[in-house]
Amino acid sequence: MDTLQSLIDRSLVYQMTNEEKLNELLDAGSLSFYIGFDATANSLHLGHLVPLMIASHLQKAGHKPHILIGGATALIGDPSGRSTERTLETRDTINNWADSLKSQMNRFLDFSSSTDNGAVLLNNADWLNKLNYISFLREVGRHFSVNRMLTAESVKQRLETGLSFLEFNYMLLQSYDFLHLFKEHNCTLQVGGADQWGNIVAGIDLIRRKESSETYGFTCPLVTTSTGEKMSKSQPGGAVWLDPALTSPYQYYQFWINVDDRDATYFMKLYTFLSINEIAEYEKLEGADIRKTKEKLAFEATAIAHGRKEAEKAQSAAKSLFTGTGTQQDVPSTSIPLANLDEGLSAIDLFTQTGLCSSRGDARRLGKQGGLYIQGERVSVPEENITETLIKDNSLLLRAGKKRYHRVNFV
RNA sequence: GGCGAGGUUCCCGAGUGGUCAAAGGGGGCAGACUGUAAAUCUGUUGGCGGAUGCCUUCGGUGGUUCAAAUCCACCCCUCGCCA
Repeated sequence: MDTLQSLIDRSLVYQMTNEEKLNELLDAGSLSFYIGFDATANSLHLGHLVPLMIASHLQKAGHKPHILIGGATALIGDPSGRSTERTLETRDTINNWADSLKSQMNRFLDFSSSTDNGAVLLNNADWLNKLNYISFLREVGRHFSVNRMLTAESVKQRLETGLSFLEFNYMLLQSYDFLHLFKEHNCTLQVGGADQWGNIVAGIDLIRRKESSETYGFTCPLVTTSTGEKMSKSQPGGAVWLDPALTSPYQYYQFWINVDDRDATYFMKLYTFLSINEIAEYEKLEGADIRKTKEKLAFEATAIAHGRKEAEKAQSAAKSLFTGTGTQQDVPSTSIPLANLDEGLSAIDLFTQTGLCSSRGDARRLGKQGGLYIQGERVSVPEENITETLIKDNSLLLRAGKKRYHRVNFV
Protein backbone atom coordinates (compact mmCIF):
# COMPACT_ATOMS: atom_id res chain seq x y z
CA MET A 1 0.00 0.00 0.00
CA ASP A 2 1.72 3.08 1.28
CA THR A 3 -0.28 5.54 -0.76
CA LEU A 4 1.36 8.60 0.67
CA GLN A 5 4.86 7.32 0.11
CA SER A 6 4.11 6.58 -3.51
CA LEU A 7 2.97 10.16 -3.99
CA ILE A 8 6.10 11.41 -2.29
CA ASP A 9 8.18 9.18 -4.55
CA ARG A 10 6.63 10.87 -7.53
CA SER A 11 7.53 14.33 -6.20
CA LEU A 12 3.85 15.12 -5.88
CA VAL A 13 3.96 16.21 -2.26
CA TYR A 14 5.38 19.46 -0.99
CA GLN A 15 4.01 20.11 2.48
CA MET A 16 1.57 18.26 4.71
CA THR A 17 -0.07 18.33 8.07
CA ASN A 18 0.46 15.50 10.50
CA GLU A 19 2.33 13.17 8.21
CA GLU A 20 2.03 10.14 10.44
CA LYS A 21 -1.69 10.34 10.82
CA LEU A 22 -2.23 11.19 7.19
CA ASN A 23 -0.13 8.26 6.14
CA GLU A 24 -2.18 5.98 8.34
CA LEU A 25 -5.49 7.33 7.09
CA LEU A 26 -4.62 7.04 3.45
CA ASP A 27 -3.90 3.35 3.88
CA ALA A 28 -6.76 2.65 6.23
CA GLY A 29 -9.68 2.80 3.86
CA SER A 30 -11.61 5.15 1.66
CA LEU A 31 -11.59 8.75 2.72
CA SER A 32 -13.14 11.77 1.09
CA PHE A 33 -10.87 14.53 -0.05
CA TYR A 34 -11.26 17.70 -2.02
CA ILE A 35 -9.33 19.77 -4.49
CA GLY A 36 -10.46 23.15 -5.65
CA PHE A 37 -10.13 24.61 -9.11
CA ASP A 38 -11.00 28.16 -9.78
CA ALA A 39 -12.91 28.70 -12.96
CA THR A 40 -10.86 31.34 -14.69
CA ALA A 41 -11.18 30.18 -18.29
CA ASN A 42 -13.27 27.73 -20.20
CA SER A 43 -10.51 25.19 -20.30
CA LEU A 44 -8.04 23.62 -17.94
CA HIS A 45 -4.40 24.06 -18.74
CA LEU A 46 -0.96 22.74 -17.90
CA GLY A 47 -0.98 24.30 -14.46
CA HIS A 48 -4.00 22.28 -13.38
CA LEU A 49 -2.46 18.98 -14.28
CA VAL A 50 -0.62 18.12 -11.09
CA PRO A 51 -3.64 18.46 -8.77
CA LEU A 52 -5.65 16.43 -11.25
CA MET A 53 -3.03 13.70 -11.30
CA ILE A 54 -3.01 13.60 -7.52
CA ALA A 55 -6.77 13.32 -7.45
CA SER A 56 -6.51 10.50 -9.92
CA HIS A 57 -3.86 8.66 -7.90
CA LEU A 58 -5.90 9.01 -4.76
CA GLN A 59 -9.02 7.78 -6.47
CA LYS A 60 -7.12 4.78 -7.75
CA ALA A 61 -6.09 4.10 -4.18
CA GLY A 62 -9.74 3.93 -3.25
CA HIS A 63 -10.40 7.45 -2.05
CA LYS A 64 -13.30 9.59 -3.05
CA PRO A 65 -12.49 12.84 -4.90
CA HIS A 66 -14.60 15.93 -4.52
CA ILE A 67 -13.71 18.37 -7.21
CA LEU A 68 -14.67 21.84 -6.24
CA ILE A 69 -15.15 24.32 -9.02
CA GLY A 70 -14.78 27.75 -7.56
CA GLY A 71 -17.77 29.32 -9.20
CA ALA A 72 -18.18 31.74 -6.34
CA THR A 73 -14.58 32.22 -5.28
CA ALA A 74 -13.66 32.97 -8.86
CA LEU A 75 -15.86 35.99 -8.41
CA ILE A 76 -13.44 37.10 -5.75
CA GLY A 77 -10.07 35.99 -7.03
CA ASP A 78 -7.47 34.31 -4.91
CA PRO A 79 -4.55 36.62 -4.14
CA SER A 80 -2.20 33.71 -3.48
CA GLY A 81 0.56 33.42 -5.96
CA ARG A 82 -0.40 36.34 -8.08
CA SER A 83 0.70 39.89 -8.07
CA THR A 84 -2.36 41.67 -9.33
CA GLU A 85 -6.04 41.53 -8.70
CA ARG A 86 -7.96 39.21 -10.90
CA THR A 87 -10.46 40.63 -13.30
CA LEU A 88 -14.02 40.06 -12.23
CA GLU A 89 -16.17 37.94 -14.48
CA THR A 90 -19.91 37.67 -14.59
CA ARG A 91 -21.65 34.74 -13.00
CA ASP A 92 -22.97 33.45 -16.29
CA THR A 93 -19.51 33.34 -17.78
CA ILE A 94 -18.16 31.44 -14.83
CA ASN A 95 -20.98 28.94 -14.86
CA ASN A 96 -20.27 28.19 -18.48
CA TRP A 97 -16.62 27.73 -17.73
CA ALA A 98 -17.40 25.33 -14.92
CA ASP A 99 -19.33 23.12 -17.33
CA SER A 100 -16.42 22.93 -19.73
CA LEU A 101 -13.94 22.09 -17.01
CA LYS A 102 -16.11 19.28 -15.82
CA SER A 103 -16.05 17.54 -19.16
CA GLN A 104 -12.27 17.75 -19.35
CA MET A 105 -11.83 16.19 -15.94
CA ASN A 106 -13.58 13.09 -17.15
CA ARG A 107 -10.28 12.00 -18.65
CA PHE A 108 -8.57 12.00 -15.30
CA LEU A 109 -11.26 10.90 -12.93
CA ASP A 110 -14.07 8.45 -12.83
CA PHE A 111 -17.24 10.39 -12.17
CA SER A 112 -19.52 7.39 -12.33
CA SER A 113 -21.96 7.17 -9.47
CA SER A 114 -22.02 3.39 -9.62
CA THR A 115 -18.84 3.05 -7.58
CA ASP A 116 -18.54 4.12 -3.97
CA ASN A 117 -15.60 6.36 -4.65
CA GLY A 118 -16.81 7.94 -7.87
CA ALA A 119 -15.68 11.54 -8.14
CA VAL A 120 -18.14 14.26 -7.27
CA LEU A 121 -18.18 17.66 -8.83
CA LEU A 122 -19.32 20.59 -6.75
CA ASN A 123 -19.60 24.30 -7.29
CA ASN A 124 -19.08 26.48 -4.28
CA ALA A 125 -21.47 29.03 -5.73
CA ASP A 126 -24.16 26.65 -4.49
CA TRP A 127 -23.47 27.53 -0.89
CA LEU A 128 -21.32 30.65 -0.92
CA ASN A 129 -23.79 32.66 -2.94
CA LYS A 130 -26.42 32.08 -0.29
CA LEU A 131 -24.33 33.38 2.55
CA ASN A 132 -25.58 36.22 4.60
CA TYR A 133 -22.84 38.67 5.38
CA ILE A 134 -23.72 39.32 9.00
CA SER A 135 -24.16 35.70 9.93
CA PHE A 136 -21.03 34.77 8.03
CA LEU A 137 -19.05 37.27 10.05
CA ARG A 138 -20.52 36.00 13.28
CA GLU A 139 -20.04 32.33 12.53
CA VAL A 140 -16.84 32.28 10.56
CA GLY A 141 -15.24 35.70 10.76
CA ARG A 142 -14.81 35.63 14.49
CA HIS A 143 -12.55 32.61 14.25
CA PHE A 144 -10.02 34.43 12.16
CA SER A 145 -7.28 36.53 13.60
CA VAL A 146 -6.25 39.31 11.27
CA ASN A 147 -2.90 39.41 13.01
CA ARG A 148 -2.36 35.86 11.99
CA MET A 149 -3.68 36.27 8.49
CA LEU A 150 -1.17 39.02 7.96
CA THR A 151 1.64 36.61 8.64
CA ALA A 152 0.56 34.22 5.90
CA GLU A 153 3.16 34.16 3.16
CA SER A 154 0.62 34.72 0.44
CA VAL A 155 -0.74 37.80 2.17
CA LYS A 156 2.67 39.15 3.10
CA GLN A 157 3.74 39.25 -0.50
CA ARG A 158 0.68 41.12 -1.54
CA LEU A 159 1.12 43.62 1.24
CA GLU A 160 3.97 45.01 -0.81
CA THR A 161 1.92 45.69 -3.88
CA GLY A 162 -1.52 46.09 -2.47
CA LEU A 163 -4.34 43.83 -1.51
CA SER A 164 -8.02 44.67 -1.50
CA PHE A 165 -10.36 43.53 1.21
CA LEU A 166 -12.17 41.56 -1.44
CA GLU A 167 -9.15 39.37 -1.94
CA PHE A 168 -8.17 39.33 1.69
CA ASN A 169 -11.47 37.57 2.31
CA TYR A 170 -10.52 34.73 0.08
CA MET A 171 -8.98 32.76 2.89
CA LEU A 172 -12.22 32.85 4.86
CA LEU A 173 -14.22 31.64 1.94
CA GLN A 174 -11.90 28.77 1.16
CA SER A 175 -11.89 27.80 4.80
CA TYR A 176 -15.65 27.88 4.76
CA ASP A 177 -15.61 25.61 1.72
CA PHE A 178 -13.59 23.06 3.61
CA LEU A 179 -15.92 23.32 6.58
CA HIS A 180 -18.93 22.88 4.35
CA LEU A 181 -17.43 19.87 2.60
CA PHE A 182 -16.44 18.38 5.89
CA LYS A 183 -19.96 18.67 7.23
CA GLU A 184 -21.87 17.76 4.08
CA HIS A 185 -19.51 15.31 2.40
CA ASN A 186 -17.29 14.17 5.21
CA CYS A 187 -14.18 15.51 3.48
CA THR A 188 -11.24 15.20 5.82
CA LEU A 189 -8.44 16.06 3.45
CA GLN A 190 -7.77 19.01 1.23
CA VAL A 191 -5.16 18.95 -1.45
CA GLY A 192 -3.91 21.99 -3.33
CA GLY A 193 -0.96 23.76 -4.86
CA ALA A 194 1.89 24.99 -2.71
CA ASP A 195 0.44 28.48 -2.76
CA GLN A 196 -2.71 27.13 -1.10
CA TRP A 197 -0.98 26.12 2.10
CA GLY A 198 -2.18 29.08 4.11
CA ASN A 199 -5.74 28.65 2.96
CA ILE A 200 -5.73 24.93 3.67
CA VAL A 201 -4.35 25.33 7.15
CA ALA A 202 -6.88 28.06 7.85
CA GLY A 203 -9.65 25.67 6.88
CA ILE A 204 -8.28 22.97 9.15
CA ASP A 205 -8.22 25.46 12.01
CA LEU A 206 -11.76 26.54 11.36
CA ILE A 207 -12.99 22.96 11.41
CA ARG A 208 -11.09 22.28 14.61
CA ARG A 209 -12.72 25.28 16.28
CA LYS A 210 -16.22 24.82 15.03
CA GLU A 211 -16.46 21.06 14.88
CA SER A 212 -13.71 19.96 17.21
CA SER A 213 -12.55 17.62 14.50
CA GLU A 214 -9.18 16.93 13.01
CA THR A 215 -8.75 17.29 9.28
CA TYR A 216 -5.70 17.16 7.04
CA GLY A 217 -4.09 18.78 4.12
CA PHE A 218 -1.20 18.54 1.78
CA THR A 219 0.11 20.60 -1.05
CA CYS A 220 1.84 19.68 -4.24
CA PRO A 221 4.92 21.56 -5.37
CA LEU A 222 4.73 24.42 -7.74
CA VAL A 223 6.31 22.74 -10.70
CA THR A 224 9.04 24.59 -12.49
CA THR A 225 11.07 23.51 -15.45
CA SER A 226 14.81 23.14 -15.16
CA THR A 227 15.14 26.61 -16.61
CA GLY A 228 13.07 27.97 -13.76
CA GLU A 229 9.88 28.58 -15.69
CA LYS A 230 6.58 27.90 -14.04
CA MET A 231 4.51 25.14 -15.59
CA SER A 232 1.62 27.39 -16.31
CA LYS A 233 -0.50 27.74 -19.35
CA SER A 234 1.97 30.05 -21.08
CA GLN A 235 4.77 28.12 -22.59
CA PRO A 236 7.05 28.65 -25.57
CA GLY A 237 4.84 28.17 -28.58
CA GLY A 238 1.82 29.54 -26.78
CA ALA A 239 -0.57 28.49 -24.10
CA VAL A 240 -1.04 24.78 -23.55
CA TRP A 241 -4.69 23.93 -22.93
CA LEU A 242 -6.47 20.67 -22.38
CA ASP A 243 -9.27 21.63 -24.70
CA PRO A 244 -8.40 20.00 -28.07
CA ALA A 245 -9.99 22.94 -29.85
CA LEU A 246 -7.45 25.27 -28.26
CA THR A 247 -4.42 22.98 -28.22
CA SER A 248 -4.71 20.07 -30.61
CA PRO A 249 -3.59 16.63 -29.42
CA TYR A 250 -0.79 16.89 -31.94
CA GLN A 251 0.39 20.18 -30.43
CA TYR A 252 -0.02 18.74 -26.97
CA TYR A 253 2.15 15.78 -27.90
CA GLN A 254 4.72 18.15 -29.40
CA PHE A 255 4.80 20.16 -26.22
CA TRP A 256 5.85 17.14 -24.20
CA ILE A 257 8.35 15.86 -26.70
CA ASN A 258 10.04 19.23 -26.68
CA VAL A 259 10.64 19.46 -22.96
CA ASP A 260 14.14 19.97 -21.66
CA ASP A 261 16.23 16.81 -21.27
CA ARG A 262 16.60 17.48 -17.59
CA ASP A 263 12.85 17.50 -17.06
CA ALA A 264 11.94 14.34 -18.95
CA THR A 265 11.85 11.76 -16.18
CA TYR A 266 10.72 14.31 -13.61
CA PHE A 267 7.69 15.04 -15.75
CA MET A 268 7.13 11.34 -16.22
CA LYS A 269 6.63 11.00 -12.50
CA LEU A 270 4.31 13.95 -12.34
CA TYR A 271 2.33 13.62 -15.52
CA THR A 272 2.08 9.93 -16.33
CA PHE A 273 0.96 6.81 -14.50
CA LEU A 274 4.08 4.84 -15.38
CA SER A 275 5.42 3.00 -12.38
CA ILE A 276 8.39 4.33 -10.49
CA ASN A 277 10.31 1.23 -11.44
CA GLU A 278 9.67 1.75 -15.10
CA ILE A 279 10.65 5.41 -14.84
CA ALA A 280 13.86 4.35 -13.14
CA GLU A 281 14.78 2.51 -16.32
CA TYR A 282 14.32 5.69 -18.35
CA GLU A 283 16.47 7.57 -15.88
CA LYS A 284 19.43 5.49 -17.04
CA LEU A 285 19.25 6.86 -20.57
CA GLU A 286 21.72 9.52 -21.62
CA GLY A 287 22.36 11.89 -24.47
CA ALA A 288 20.25 11.48 -27.57
CA ASP A 289 18.62 8.42 -26.04
CA ILE A 290 16.67 10.73 -23.79
CA ARG A 291 14.44 11.26 -26.79
CA LYS A 292 13.03 7.83 -26.04
CA THR A 293 12.01 9.09 -22.64
CA LYS A 294 10.33 12.11 -24.13
CA GLU A 295 8.57 10.01 -26.71
CA LYS A 296 7.12 7.85 -23.97
CA LEU A 297 6.30 10.88 -21.87
CA ALA A 298 4.55 12.58 -24.76
CA PHE A 299 2.59 9.51 -25.64
CA GLU A 300 1.44 8.80 -22.11
CA ALA A 301 0.58 12.39 -21.29
CA THR A 302 -1.37 12.79 -24.51
CA ALA A 303 -3.17 9.52 -23.91
CA ILE A 304 -4.28 10.72 -20.50
CA ALA A 305 -5.51 14.08 -21.72
CA HIS A 306 -6.96 13.11 -25.09
CA GLY A 307 -7.27 9.34 -25.15
CA ARG A 308 -5.11 6.62 -26.56
CA LYS A 309 -6.35 6.95 -30.10
CA GLU A 310 -5.45 10.62 -30.33
CA ALA A 311 -2.08 9.89 -28.77
CA GLU A 312 -1.39 7.28 -31.42
CA LYS A 313 -2.33 9.69 -34.16
CA ALA A 314 -0.13 12.40 -32.74
CA GLN A 315 2.73 9.97 -32.45
CA SER A 316 2.31 8.68 -35.97
CA ALA A 317 2.17 12.21 -37.34
CA ALA A 318 5.30 13.14 -35.43
CA LYS A 319 7.13 10.06 -36.65
CA SER A 320 6.27 10.72 -40.26
CA LEU A 321 7.47 14.29 -40.03
CA PHE A 322 10.58 13.86 -37.97
CA THR A 323 11.84 10.40 -38.78
CA GLY A 324 10.32 9.95 -42.21
CA THR A 325 8.55 6.74 -41.33
CA GLY A 326 4.85 6.03 -41.63
CA THR A 327 2.24 8.18 -43.30
CA GLN A 328 1.53 11.84 -43.00
CA GLN A 329 -2.15 11.11 -42.74
CA ASP A 330 -2.46 12.41 -39.21
CA VAL A 331 -0.47 15.59 -39.63
CA PRO A 332 -2.69 18.58 -38.87
CA SER A 333 -4.19 19.76 -42.12
CA THR A 334 -6.41 22.31 -43.78
CA SER A 335 -8.47 21.86 -46.93
CA ILE A 336 -8.34 24.52 -49.60
CA PRO A 337 -10.28 24.41 -52.90
CA LEU A 338 -8.03 23.70 -55.85
CA ALA A 339 -9.76 26.53 -57.66
CA ASN A 340 -8.10 29.01 -55.31
CA LEU A 341 -4.81 28.08 -56.86
CA ASP A 342 -5.86 29.46 -60.24
CA GLU A 343 -6.61 32.80 -58.70
CA GLY A 344 -3.08 32.89 -57.38
CA LEU A 345 -1.97 31.61 -54.02
CA SER A 346 1.37 32.62 -52.57
CA ALA A 347 3.36 31.03 -49.79
CA ILE A 348 2.32 33.99 -47.65
CA ASP A 349 -1.32 33.19 -48.31
CA LEU A 350 -0.86 29.54 -47.44
CA PHE A 351 1.07 30.08 -44.25
CA THR A 352 -1.40 32.61 -42.92
CA GLN A 353 -4.46 30.62 -43.95
CA THR A 354 -3.20 27.51 -42.18
CA GLY A 355 -2.42 29.43 -39.04
CA LEU A 356 1.29 28.66 -39.16
CA CYS A 357 1.83 32.40 -39.30
CA SER A 358 -0.26 34.84 -37.35
CA SER A 359 -0.35 37.55 -39.98
CA ARG A 360 0.89 38.29 -43.46
CA GLY A 361 3.59 40.43 -41.96
CA ASP A 362 4.62 37.55 -39.77
CA ALA A 363 4.80 35.25 -42.80
CA ARG A 364 6.81 37.78 -44.76
CA ARG A 365 9.20 38.18 -41.85
CA LEU A 366 9.61 34.44 -41.48
CA GLY A 367 10.22 34.17 -45.18
CA LYS A 368 12.93 36.79 -45.04
CA GLN A 369 14.61 34.82 -42.28
CA GLY A 370 14.46 31.64 -44.28
CA GLY A 371 11.93 29.92 -42.10
CA LEU A 372 9.32 29.06 -44.71
CA TYR A 373 9.39 25.64 -46.32
CA ILE A 374 7.09 23.94 -48.79
CA GLN A 375 7.55 20.26 -49.55
CA GLY A 376 10.82 20.40 -47.67
CA GLU A 377 12.24 23.19 -49.82
CA ARG A 378 12.97 26.63 -48.45
CA VAL A 379 10.76 29.26 -50.05
CA SER A 380 12.94 31.94 -51.55
CA VAL A 381 10.25 34.32 -52.77
CA PRO A 382 7.28 34.15 -50.38
CA GLU A 383 5.15 36.45 -52.52
CA GLU A 384 5.39 34.20 -55.55
CA ASN A 385 2.35 32.12 -56.47
CA ILE A 386 2.46 28.41 -55.86
CA THR A 387 2.60 26.30 -59.00
CA GLU A 388 0.59 23.15 -59.39
CA THR A 389 3.69 21.09 -60.10
CA LEU A 390 4.66 21.29 -56.41
CA ILE A 391 1.53 19.48 -55.36
CA LYS A 392 1.79 15.75 -54.79
CA ASP A 393 -1.21 13.58 -54.01
CA ASN A 394 -3.31 16.73 -53.88
CA SER A 395 -1.39 18.00 -50.90
CA LEU A 396 1.40 20.29 -49.86
CA LEU A 397 3.46 19.97 -46.72
CA LEU A 398 4.21 23.33 -45.15
CA ARG A 399 6.80 23.91 -42.49
CA ALA A 400 7.36 27.07 -40.49
CA GLY A 401 10.68 27.17 -38.77
CA LYS A 402 12.28 24.06 -37.44
CA LYS A 403 9.34 22.02 -36.39
CA ARG A 404 5.92 23.45 -37.02
CA TYR A 405 4.22 21.53 -39.76
CA HIS A 406 0.88 21.74 -41.49
CA ARG A 407 -0.55 19.99 -44.49
CA VAL A 408 -2.74 21.61 -47.12
CA ASN A 409 -5.16 19.35 -48.92
CA PHE A 410 -6.49 20.60 -52.21
CA VAL A 411 -10.04 19.56 -52.90
C1' G B 1 -10.52 63.59 2.73
C1' G B 2 -5.14 65.96 2.26
C1' C B 3 -0.21 65.52 0.16
C1' G B 4 3.22 62.93 -2.98
C1' A B 5 4.53 59.24 -6.86
C1' G B 6 2.81 56.68 -10.94
C1' G B 7 -0.31 54.18 -15.19
C1' U B 8 4.12 53.18 -22.11
C1' U B 9 3.98 48.18 -27.14
C1' C B 10 3.75 40.18 -24.26
C1' C B 11 6.57 41.56 -19.28
C1' C B 12 10.06 45.01 -16.90
C1' G B 13 11.46 49.75 -18.13
C1' A B 14 13.40 54.50 -20.98
C1' G B 15 11.19 58.41 -23.49
C1' U B 16 8.73 64.69 -21.66
C1' G B 17 6.20 68.66 -28.76
C1' G B 18 8.37 66.62 -34.62
C1' U B 19 14.29 62.62 -36.14
C1' C B 20 8.72 57.57 -32.08
C1' A B 21 5.76 51.87 -34.06
C1' A B 22 8.56 54.30 -29.51
C1' A B 23 15.88 53.08 -26.27
C1' G B 24 17.49 48.95 -23.20
C1' G B 25 16.61 44.25 -20.90
C1' G B 26 13.53 39.80 -20.46
C1' G B 27 10.52 36.57 -23.10
C1' G B 28 8.98 34.83 -27.98
C1' C B 29 10.19 33.66 -33.06
C1' A B 30 13.88 32.60 -36.98
C1' G B 31 18.90 31.25 -38.88
C1' A B 32 23.65 28.64 -37.82
C1' C B 33 25.16 24.46 -34.64
C1' U B 34 22.41 19.87 -32.81
C1' G B 35 19.33 14.95 -30.87
C1' U B 36 12.15 17.81 -32.52
C1' A B 37 17.42 18.73 -26.14
C1' A B 38 20.73 22.34 -23.69
C1' A B 39 24.44 26.08 -24.27
C1' U B 40 26.31 29.68 -27.74
C1' C B 41 26.38 33.34 -31.74
C1' U B 42 23.40 36.31 -35.27
C1' G B 43 18.93 38.33 -36.86
C1' U B 44 13.95 39.53 -35.74
C1' U B 45 9.69 41.00 -32.68
C1' G B 46 1.92 46.10 -34.08
C1' G B 47 -1.46 45.53 -38.75
C1' C B 48 -2.15 46.19 -44.26
C1' G B 49 0.77 46.78 -48.84
C1' G B 50 5.81 45.06 -53.77
C1' A B 51 7.03 49.96 -52.14
C1' U B 52 7.98 55.86 -51.22
C1' G B 53 3.04 54.83 -48.07
C1' C B 54 -1.29 54.04 -44.99
C1' C B 55 -3.82 52.44 -40.41
C1' U B 56 -3.96 51.19 -34.99
C1' U B 57 -1.12 51.71 -30.20
C1' C B 58 1.64 54.90 -24.98
C1' G B 59 -5.06 54.51 -18.48
C1' G B 60 -10.01 57.23 -20.45
C1' U B 61 -12.47 61.52 -22.64
C1' G B 62 -12.10 66.20 -24.60
C1' G B 63 -8.78 70.40 -25.94
C1' U B 64 -4.17 73.36 -27.62
C1' U B 65 -0.94 72.82 -32.03
C1' C B 66 0.80 72.44 -38.89
C1' A B 67 2.38 68.30 -35.46
C1' A B 68 1.23 65.04 -28.88
C1' A B 69 3.26 59.06 -25.55
C1' U B 70 5.13 63.99 -24.64
C1' C B 71 1.42 70.46 -23.28
C1' C B 72 -3.75 71.74 -20.91
C1' A B 73 -8.63 70.24 -18.52
C1' C B 74 -11.65 66.73 -16.43
C1' C B 75 -12.20 61.61 -15.15
C1' C B 76 -10.69 56.40 -13.83
C1' C B 77 -7.09 53.17 -11.49
C1' U B 78 -2.52 51.81 -8.53
C1' C B 79 1.16 52.78 -4.79
C1' G B 80 3.17 55.60 -0.50
C1' C B 81 2.66 59.03 3.54
C1' C B 82 -0.84 61.74 6.55
C1' A B 83 -6.02 62.09 8.47
